[in-house]
Amino acid sequence: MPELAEVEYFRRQWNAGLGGRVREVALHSRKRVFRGTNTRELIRCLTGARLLGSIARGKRMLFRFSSANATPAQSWLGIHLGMTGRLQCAAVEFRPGKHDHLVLYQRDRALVFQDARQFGRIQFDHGETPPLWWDEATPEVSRMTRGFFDTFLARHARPPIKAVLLMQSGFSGIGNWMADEILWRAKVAPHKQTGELTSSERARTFRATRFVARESLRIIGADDSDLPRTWLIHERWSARGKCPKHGMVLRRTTIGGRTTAWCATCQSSRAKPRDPVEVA
DNA sequence: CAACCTGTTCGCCA
DNA sequence: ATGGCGAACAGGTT
Repeated sequence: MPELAEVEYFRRQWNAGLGGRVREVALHSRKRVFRGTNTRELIRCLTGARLLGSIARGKRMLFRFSSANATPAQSWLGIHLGMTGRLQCAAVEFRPGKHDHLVLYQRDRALVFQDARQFGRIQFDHGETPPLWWDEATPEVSRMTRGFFDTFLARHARPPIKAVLLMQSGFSGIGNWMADEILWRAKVAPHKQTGELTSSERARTFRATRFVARESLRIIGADDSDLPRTWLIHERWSARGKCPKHGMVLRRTTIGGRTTAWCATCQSSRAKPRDPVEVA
């Protein structure tokens, strides 16, 4: 699930534990999700600490905890959900299954991180200020400026536009379904070289990027509601998916190493019949 | 049984 | 040196 809006939804799942003290930490320390992380330190610092707050940026989340056990500083838990990660709030009797790699037990609940495929990652740090790995350089995609957008596209003129939309250093939080949704709305062919986009295609892609980010955050981020039936997302999963506009079967290709669904009619790289035509 | 998958990173090659 | 591509990661689902 986890792209921008799903990440925000999962972040909120742990809100029930805000202000609560962690009584016990249970984790699978040798699992890949903890690569590079000192799990012994994580357990020592989080046991007895209160969950004070959290933020999400793109596909990453940062949870802040109070000091505990005579440790002087705050603690920071970074979570990336990868492909199959999820957060949930469970009853205090919760017993971890084989994919529940981290569980924070509070008095009245259990905060659970689950990730079957383990492309996700958990990081930990202890200190007064946010850790170095919590990089805030990339702007929120929902508030991206046209200037940043144009500069980023100009710097990556060679690859297809779909691949550029997937680059987290520019489009933080955009994943495979969002990139397809944006290009379908912008009427831009996903395989078109970024440097070849016309100025109106760039303008439409910029507007569609902010629209898809804001609307999905508003609708999915709040309570995981379904997006309107008019969105491409509902059709792009199956090989029989159809364009929501006129029912044409979507084409499927691999771009930037990812499955890409698009409408050959809406997103033609040639001039569309209704576009102004130059006359000799 | 084989192919596919909402993500990132690394090694190789241009 | 930089940029881009495919493979690898691990396991569930179709």
